[in-house]
Amino acid sequence: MGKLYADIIIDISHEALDRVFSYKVPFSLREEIQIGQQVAVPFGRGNHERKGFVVGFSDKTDYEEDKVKEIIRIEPGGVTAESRMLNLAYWIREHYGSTMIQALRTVLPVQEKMNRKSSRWIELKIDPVHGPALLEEYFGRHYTAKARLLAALLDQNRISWDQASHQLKISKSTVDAMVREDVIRVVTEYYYRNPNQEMISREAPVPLNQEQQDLIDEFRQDLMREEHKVYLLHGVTGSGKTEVYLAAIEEVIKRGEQAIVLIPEIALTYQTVQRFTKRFGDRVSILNSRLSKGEKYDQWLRAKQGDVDVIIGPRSALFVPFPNLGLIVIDEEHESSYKSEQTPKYHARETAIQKASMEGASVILGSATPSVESYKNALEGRYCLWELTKRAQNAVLPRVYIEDLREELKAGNRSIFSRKLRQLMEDRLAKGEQMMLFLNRRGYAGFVSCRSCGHVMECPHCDVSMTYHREGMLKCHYCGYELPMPKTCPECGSPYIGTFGLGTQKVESAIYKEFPQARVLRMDMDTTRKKHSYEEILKAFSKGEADILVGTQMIVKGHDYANVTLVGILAADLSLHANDYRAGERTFQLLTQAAGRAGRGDKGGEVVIQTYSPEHYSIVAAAKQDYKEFYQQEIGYRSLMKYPPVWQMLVIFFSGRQEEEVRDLSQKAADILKRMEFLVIGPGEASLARMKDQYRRVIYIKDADYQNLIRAKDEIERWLEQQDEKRNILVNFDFNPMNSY
DNA sequence: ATTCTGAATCGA
DNA sequence: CGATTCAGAATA
Repeated sequence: MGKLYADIIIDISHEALDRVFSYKVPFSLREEIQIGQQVAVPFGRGNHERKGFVVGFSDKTDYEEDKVKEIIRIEPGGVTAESRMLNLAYWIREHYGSTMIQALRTVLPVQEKMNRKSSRWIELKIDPVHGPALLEEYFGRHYTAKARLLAALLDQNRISWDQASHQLKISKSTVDAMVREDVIRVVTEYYYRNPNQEMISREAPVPLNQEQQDLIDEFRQDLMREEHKVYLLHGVTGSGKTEVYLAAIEEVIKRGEQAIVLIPEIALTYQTVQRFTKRFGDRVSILNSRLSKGEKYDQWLRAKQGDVDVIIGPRSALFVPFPNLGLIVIDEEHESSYKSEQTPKYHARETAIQKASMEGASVILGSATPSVESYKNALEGRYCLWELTKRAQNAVLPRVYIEDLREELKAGNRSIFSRKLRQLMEDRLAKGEQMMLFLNRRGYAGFVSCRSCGHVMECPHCDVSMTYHREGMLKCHYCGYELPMPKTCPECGSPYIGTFGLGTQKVESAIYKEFPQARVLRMDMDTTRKKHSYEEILKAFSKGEADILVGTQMIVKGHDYANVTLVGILAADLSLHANDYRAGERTFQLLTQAAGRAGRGDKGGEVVIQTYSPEHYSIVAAAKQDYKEFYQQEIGYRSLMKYPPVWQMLVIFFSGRQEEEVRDLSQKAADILKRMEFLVIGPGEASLARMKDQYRRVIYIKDADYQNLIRAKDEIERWLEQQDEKRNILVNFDFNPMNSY
């Protein structure tokens, strides 16, 4: 690609101008100019000189040759925070497939906040004594707008710009004219929002144990050698990962560098944040979704000016512009919330690693149940593996029972509680101890299983469970394979075959029926719709206002309850048979975490896992809290089926109002990809085949090399440009998806 | 955001 | 008719 023309973003802070403009690159600048640089360009009818960012190059331009202006010069001043962010945006665009504008919006969350931090006022410049005379003159000439403004100014002395334009309907041209006449002047005042930071008493660090200390020593040595690595901190629940983060941040701050700490939004609670503020005081800043846009912008500015050393926040905190970034910590790195759901569908972990390598910073990924991706990278030496094996304090692993639901049915137990769970629940109710019942139902989409033998209907081509459709058909969402719904189980011939469905309400009413004396709190989408009800329910439970907390995966995150001595997982299979390749991993993570909720106090705890597939490796390994065993099995499955991280996968998602058009376009795209010799699966219906009258279809492509998938995406995008249907059909790309389609 | 354009409005 | 005002479009 030559550098005859450059794509320039003029000013990303204003929505209306948030687009790319094409400029000629003068011959003298062709060698020097680079993406991410700031340049001066003539802009607008007055050819006013403005600053812009170079975001791309091309050999030709879509505009008339004589309309295209030339770049004036490259701005000196080296790499600013903004242009470093720009480079990151460029990488995001390349890596995840989006337009440059979309990538920039992700990386530079500025937009309208620019004009919020200042307020403009109009003041009278002439002596008020001459006011009435001038007012008379304006009226005489029927300058009504000018007269309105002058009258208001004589009355109030100064008027805010907003008031003038909205209430008095004064246009900018009127103001300009009066400024030229030296009647008024415009004053811009800057003000700062101070989100009232409470006073925090700092606490001395907890001394590290030997294991933790060894890791920090290693970290310090790497820093001294200026080696910036990615560390995967694998530590069981309660092994003190946060202490390691804190000590590592301390090391980085000593060098005059700053740190970003990413935490899943759901875990971003007062307790979590407090551990950081107690250590680093007001050098810590928190970004969360409850801050207003203006407050977020101020935090952004504080970071840029070097007023804080540590920023804590969800995914988006990654884009805080520290002058001298030294470390990025990602807690619970396996969490799917680190992947953006909007285009660009970037993964915060991968993006953090890229950002760190661009800025010479280290990365610490922490988890009790690392993602298969990260663990593979660690085993193969791309990441440095850190393990914490000792539990802090004297906490012991809970005792885990796996209950086979097939046996329950054989024994004539039709309740949703197994005999073991029922017995333990009675015991806890009698003792006045608390319990949590966990319903694991994310990604659940109507799979079909046998209540007698536990056999699950799976696609013979994809090894994922098939989904029941109303027309009495079973479908595979990866390849579209169809099968009529069997009347009896093909495995054991039992007629007890059907879709599996269990909701939290059903659980709640079952408890009332079987344990009328129990006090129950339920937490799910219905009960937490109100804003703070989530925290209120948890608070009520921790105060002992209920014996049993029933909920979905929300209840397994964070929060320790000393009095909880029993955790029941009612149907571990629900997430195991979700129709995507991460089902096994997600099940292992959820079960491990749920089990970790039991017995965090000194009483010790018990966990009951109810399942139809007690022999499945995800369940067996979770019961033993054995990550390595799980990993070996899982990576074998991924490798065999050519799933990430062994292979790479790209999802192309089509949605549109006309079913025929969607079907047609996706089929043509698949044909093109097949001709390029990609391993193409589909197009098939999305698991939600129609949503809001939009028909949805997906294509999956797999390849050993990520770069090839990017090539595929580019090819499809170029081809789409020439298709007429593209106006009616939305096409989305998602690399190595975290959600099922 | 800023500038420019063209249509609408007002008083003569 | 001219001066002025105002809303909308374009910016490469």
